[in-house]
Amino acid sequence: MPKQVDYESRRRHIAEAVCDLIDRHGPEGATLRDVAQQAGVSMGVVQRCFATKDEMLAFALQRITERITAQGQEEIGASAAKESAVTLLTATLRTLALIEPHQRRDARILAAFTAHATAIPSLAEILREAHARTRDLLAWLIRYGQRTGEFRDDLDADLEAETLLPLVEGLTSLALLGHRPAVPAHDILTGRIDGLRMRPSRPSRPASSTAIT
Amino acid sequence: MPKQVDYESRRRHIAEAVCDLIDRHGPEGATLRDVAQQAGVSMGVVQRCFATKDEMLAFALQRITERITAQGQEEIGASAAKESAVTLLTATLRTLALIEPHQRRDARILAAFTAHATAIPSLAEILREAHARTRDLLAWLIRYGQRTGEFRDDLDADLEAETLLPLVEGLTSLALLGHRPAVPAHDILTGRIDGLRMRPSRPSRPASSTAIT
DNA sequence: CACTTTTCGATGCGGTTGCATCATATCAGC
DNA sequence: GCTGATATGATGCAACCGCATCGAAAAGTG
Repeated sequence: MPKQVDYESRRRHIAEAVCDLIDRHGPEGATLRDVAQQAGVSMGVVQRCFATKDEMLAFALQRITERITAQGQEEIGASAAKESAVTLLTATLRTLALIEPHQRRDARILAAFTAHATAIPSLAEILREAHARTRDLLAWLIRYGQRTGEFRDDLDADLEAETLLPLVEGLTSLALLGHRPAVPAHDILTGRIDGLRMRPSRPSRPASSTAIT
Repeated sequence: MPKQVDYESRRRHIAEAVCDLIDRHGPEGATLRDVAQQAGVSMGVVQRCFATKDEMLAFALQRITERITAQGQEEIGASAAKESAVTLLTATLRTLALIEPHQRRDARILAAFTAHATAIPSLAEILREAHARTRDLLAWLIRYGQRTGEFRDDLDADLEAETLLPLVEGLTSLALLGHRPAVPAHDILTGRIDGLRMRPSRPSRPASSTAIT
């Protein structure tokens, strides 16, 4: 028997190189040659791990979407019982919106894949699943807040989650483009969350924002 | 003096071909050769009209963003005095969200440009301007509704507009990917608009949606 | 140690890309 | 009707693309 190789870990390693290149050189940066070089392997290895380039891209996309959803889940699992639903939802939305500087990489990669997915159905399917997961996560959080009495129980959690999803998605792409919002993204999110709360104090300006970071 | 050519109209004609190709064959479809063929001209003409490919793309993007903002403005200008602010805002948001089948073209083109813009600053600037225009338009509509007494006057119009912008942006990209929402996009928009109204009836389910279309 | 099976990395191939070049066609002014 | 500036479109070019091929290297087994 010949050399034994852990293909799965190698695929992950290559996928990481794919993401690096898309991040640094845009959607077109992920050529087979450059990916191989970035991963520190030969082109032949890349071709052995993935039958085609599209398969490679699909694998990388699957990984990054799972990682992002996992980050959202982490936010909850780590502190579900201790924190309030409001704090939890705020933190989760901030994480998912990919607006922090250290999340620019993920944001750029997702934008590239989104555009590509308009032409490659398999990529679109992966993104649809990711969005459905995110929406279900948000709906769960809202229902959780309704159980704890923090959120109004006359709300349709599905409708609210389905509203937060595109909001988060839009915040990502706007932040990525360097959009200069008239109001900080954090205030946008807290403003929306305030609308869900049991006793809406409805400040015309959220006063809490000045105390953050 | 030699032949006289209306360069501006020719640039517009070529830009239209660029959009057609991006729409039909994805972000990579806009090669110089294919653009020339689609426009029914030779490659030399395209090269004379635009010094570089990026300049061609920038021109096309400028055109399409201006067209979309104009569509939003039209919605208002045509019926500003007659319609209520609620109706006006609803129609404008639907137009801007690019969720109708006949708007898939614009949505696809914008998605492609958004991804490209992460690597090409000049494109990002054009998109930033477009988003700023859209936000200002929404803010104006909200203030208009406040003047007519339809919207709560304790709202921060800028905050609300800055919230609607990413919402609309996210709806576009979700619709483009074929996301199957648990709740129709129209209900999401009307749900948000209801939150702006003076007398929030707050139905857990918007009853109005069944009567539409 | 020799053998077999898998991996490796380099090279080749057809095709395409954006851009440069250049002979030819086309028209306004004399 | 000539002239010369401009527009045109075909062709060339170097680089790059994804993918296929193949000899050489490697490693577990008899």
